[in-house]
Amino acid sequence: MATRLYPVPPRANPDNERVTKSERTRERLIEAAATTLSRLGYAGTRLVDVADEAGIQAPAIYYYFSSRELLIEEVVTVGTIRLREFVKSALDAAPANATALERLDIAVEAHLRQLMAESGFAHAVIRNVGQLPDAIRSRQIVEERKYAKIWRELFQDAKNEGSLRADLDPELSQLLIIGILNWATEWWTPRRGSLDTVIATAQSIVRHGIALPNAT
Amino acid sequence: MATRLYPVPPRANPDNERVTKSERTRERLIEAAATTLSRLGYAGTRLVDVADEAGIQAPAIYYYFSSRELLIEEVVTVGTIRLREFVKSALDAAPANATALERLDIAVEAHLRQLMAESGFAHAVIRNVGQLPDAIRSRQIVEERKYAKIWRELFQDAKNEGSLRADLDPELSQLLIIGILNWATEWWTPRRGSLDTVIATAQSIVRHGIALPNAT
DNA sequence: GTCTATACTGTGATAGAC
DNA sequence: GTCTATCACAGTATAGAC
Repeated sequence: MATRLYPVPPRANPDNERVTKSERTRERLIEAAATTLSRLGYAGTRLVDVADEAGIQAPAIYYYFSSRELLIEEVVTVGTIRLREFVKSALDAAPANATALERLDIAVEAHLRQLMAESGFAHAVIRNVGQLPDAIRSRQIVEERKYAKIWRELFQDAKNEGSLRADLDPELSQLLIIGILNWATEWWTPRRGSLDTVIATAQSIVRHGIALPNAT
Repeated sequence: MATRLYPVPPRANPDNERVTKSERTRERLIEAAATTLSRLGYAGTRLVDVADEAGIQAPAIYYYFSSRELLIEEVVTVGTIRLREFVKSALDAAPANATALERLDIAVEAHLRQLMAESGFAHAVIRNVGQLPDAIRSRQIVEERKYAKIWRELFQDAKNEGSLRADLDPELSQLLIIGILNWATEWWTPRRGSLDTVIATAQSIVRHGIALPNAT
């Protein structure tokens, strides 16, 4: 059976108890779909490749998803949700008196970590949003908008605190800055050096890129 | 007939003299392929769509190109060449005593203009390099490497002139910075405001992002 | 739950008329 | 040069055994 969208809350069952074989295969399947999506793109993702990656035969996919489209939709929607939740958790964990720029550092790190290490889902989303068919995109974008709001507010806060340079429009700056992070999906692999270094450099460039020299 | 790779030098015939009907259709065809590539991605680009966009029937494509692969290869290779030539010309036109940071401003503007306004080819390249099949990618990457060298040198020059912040690795900074520009292909359209404003903001973020406060 | 066999559809490519 | 007709194959999806 299939057509059940997002049954398990993102990152549920952290200690792997009471997970049926079916659940595990299903998870392996969307994981495989995410990997394939990242490598071959939306249109290039064939069910045979996904099945291969998951170690099953293609028709077995239909036991879990009633169509290729629904499988891919789950990857991109769950990927977007997990990305947002991850960054939101990181921000929520910040001390109450953290400045906007400090919160921005946190968001930069969380976003990069989720993309590059935590979730193949988020990686797949970033590399494919631009060419999803309307049917899938229209549902994914609902989650994306909620995430975009977090970033918009981060920049607006910086402006309100007077730490954003006066010549910069917060909306436009935010769009340009996120490119630093998202484009990393196109070139970064562990072979290119440690993720920690990439994060530290990105934080430094972002902060100096938009903040007043003496802002904290 | 077909299979003739890059017969006309990029941007040749600026005044449109002595261009045969065949040449014009061929140009319309790769232009159409670039547009389709940007919208639907490498695997999603069907010959029917390209033909539609060019105002002909699909089989007519085979008069100009002996395969879908060769058509797409021409788009991405010529696109990469034109991008490099455009940025190189802009840099060559700079005064001889221009600082590294001034030359960086020029490169940022030229790169963005080529992607967003001058050439649908370059736009298509940026959005598709990541998922090209090896056969195409291996030839395109030859041109890309030559272009990457320009950017690497720009950052190395900044370091040598002492205008790059000391905590930044030039290579890593360059990779992160180019993301600001390339990711714009994912969100910028003329409806989002003037390209001039985007360029000015990008230049400001890049410069402050990597340069010492008092550097010129 | 997962498999093999197979039906169906879409797309790259060729043949040949005009 | 560009078209219509058509072939051949690839890929989604279904049927039904185990």
